[in-house]
Amino acid sequence: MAMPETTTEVPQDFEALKAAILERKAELPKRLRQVAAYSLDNPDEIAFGTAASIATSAEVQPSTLVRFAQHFGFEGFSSLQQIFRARLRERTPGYEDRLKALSANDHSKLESGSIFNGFVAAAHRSLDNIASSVDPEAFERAVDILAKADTIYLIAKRRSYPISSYMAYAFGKLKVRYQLVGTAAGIDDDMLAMATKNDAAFAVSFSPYASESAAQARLLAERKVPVVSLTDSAFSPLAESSKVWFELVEADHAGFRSLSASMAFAMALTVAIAEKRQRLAEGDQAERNG
Amino acid sequence: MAMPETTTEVPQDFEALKAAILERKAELPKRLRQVAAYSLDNPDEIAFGTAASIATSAEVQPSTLVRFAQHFGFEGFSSLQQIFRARLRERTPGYEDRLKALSANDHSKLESGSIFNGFVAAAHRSLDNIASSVDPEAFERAVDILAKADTIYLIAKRRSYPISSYMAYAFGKLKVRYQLVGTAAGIDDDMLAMATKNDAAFAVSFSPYASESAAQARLLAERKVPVVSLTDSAFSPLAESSKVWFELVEADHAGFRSLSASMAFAMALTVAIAEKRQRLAEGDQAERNG
DNA sequence: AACGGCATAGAACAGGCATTCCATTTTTCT
DNA sequence: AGAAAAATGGAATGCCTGTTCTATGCCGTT
Repeated sequence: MAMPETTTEVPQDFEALKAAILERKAELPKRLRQVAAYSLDNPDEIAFGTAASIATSAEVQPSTLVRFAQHFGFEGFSSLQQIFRARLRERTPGYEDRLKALSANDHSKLESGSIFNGFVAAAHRSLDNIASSVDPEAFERAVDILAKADTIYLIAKRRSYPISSYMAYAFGKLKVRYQLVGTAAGIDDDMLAMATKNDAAFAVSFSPYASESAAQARLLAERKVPVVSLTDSAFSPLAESSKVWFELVEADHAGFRSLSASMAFAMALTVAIAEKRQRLAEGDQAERNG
Repeated sequence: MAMPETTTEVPQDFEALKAAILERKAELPKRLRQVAAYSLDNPDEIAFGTAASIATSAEVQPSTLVRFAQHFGFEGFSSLQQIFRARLRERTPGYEDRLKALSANDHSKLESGSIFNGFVAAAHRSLDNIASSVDPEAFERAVDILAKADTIYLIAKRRSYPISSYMAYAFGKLKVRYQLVGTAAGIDDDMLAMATKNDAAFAVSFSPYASESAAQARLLAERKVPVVSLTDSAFSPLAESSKVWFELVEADHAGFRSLSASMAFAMALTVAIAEKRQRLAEGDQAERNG
């Protein structure tokens, strides 16, 4: 007999399938592993797509999908797809059900759970807060200033530094020229000395304010470099040096503030700038051609 | 022309379709009303079934389904089906709408406003997602491992770097000994060479994975240094080197992901670790005194 | 009671689907 | 280094799909 007496059971639900895939992923050949990764990362695509469309999206041949399904004991791709569909069927979507799901994972029963819940809740509150406190016109102006800048100087220290370092990463990907200010103390001022009024700066500082950041912002403002800033109080020393500034108070949990809302804000600003830049560039090009 | 000048708009989402069906239900002919009732009672069937299977189930002819779809302005049954599928695709229908409803500040009027709204909504979704996908027991174990560590090594590159830099800031304030790995390339490995099994590491890596991070995590795992990791796929190379790992998929807006949920997670972990350390330290002290 | 118009059923059709098969490449073992 | 085995890509295939079309049934109107 070629067949082993007891074959591994064919997974009957998504969880079992996921477990099976993770267990066997190491021993899978290249393309099948590719499908394995895709299927766990894009389960919805598998549920709704056709074999052809999924194959294209996962950069595989349709036949590979069939083989993949058969490797896990299914008759063909279609029967594997049923698992992915059932997953969506069972999950009752909607707001109320999501809350139930949240309490099903009741973190608060365990010691650290309430901390986790607390920070998630605080982040939600922070997001609600910026949605209503950020003035859309101010946002538009900020985007405008920064999109027109030659080089964007990112000023942030300590608690704000993760925000600017993320923006730096994103700007790099988006091909927007920037300078990250806030690393080695000595170099910073030399860097800023090169800024002209064709550049712009984005400064972030939360209480307790790093005096350096405020000083650097003031320095730039004096030299007519437009400054946009993000801070947590109207009394922030940054405000007076800034053409546009945003007040963003992160909700706290037990006195600790995360940066969830600031991150969302930073990302929105970054992408909005990049998008506007592209539009400006296209306009220039059209002008030159016309 | 027989066509009326302004036809009723074709419903673009499930809510609109539902409203349209309910509104016109009374004036529909018998079989079409039958389909209307069936479609609202068994939306999942419509989403996944074929025209033939649905027709059988609803005791109608397939052609009736097509006519039904056309009555509501769709080109055919297939395009109507898309609405039912989209309903299941969007995990959280509602945040966008909630934000629109919150339109004391109507961001969507201005160009960049929709970008802003989009990122806030995506952040909300991400937070819902971690709340239900992070296993509280795993979280507890992670806290345990990291709280007992002598020094916590923070491994993160590129897009993940802001997370670890924030944790570094917080650990500094909380007097938790740490080493931030991921700055100058040469030094990193020397740093890691000093790690012992009394230490622990927290690694963060999102797709596309920085191969360095995975290699460093593996190195540590081989030397019995316990590793906790945060990643966005079960296929992350980090997973296999880790004692505990978390899968956290940030929702995206227009293809860009922010770090809002990761930040909330990181902060929760950081504070939970610090808190547990304090308790452990108090226990030690009590032991010595008693 | 007979007509006219619309809704319906069911067959026919073309296109797209999942699947299979085989030639080729890649990997593994000798 | 060579041979055997496994994995892969890509075209061929037959089935099943959504849609269209036409004959029939139904109902309200005159």
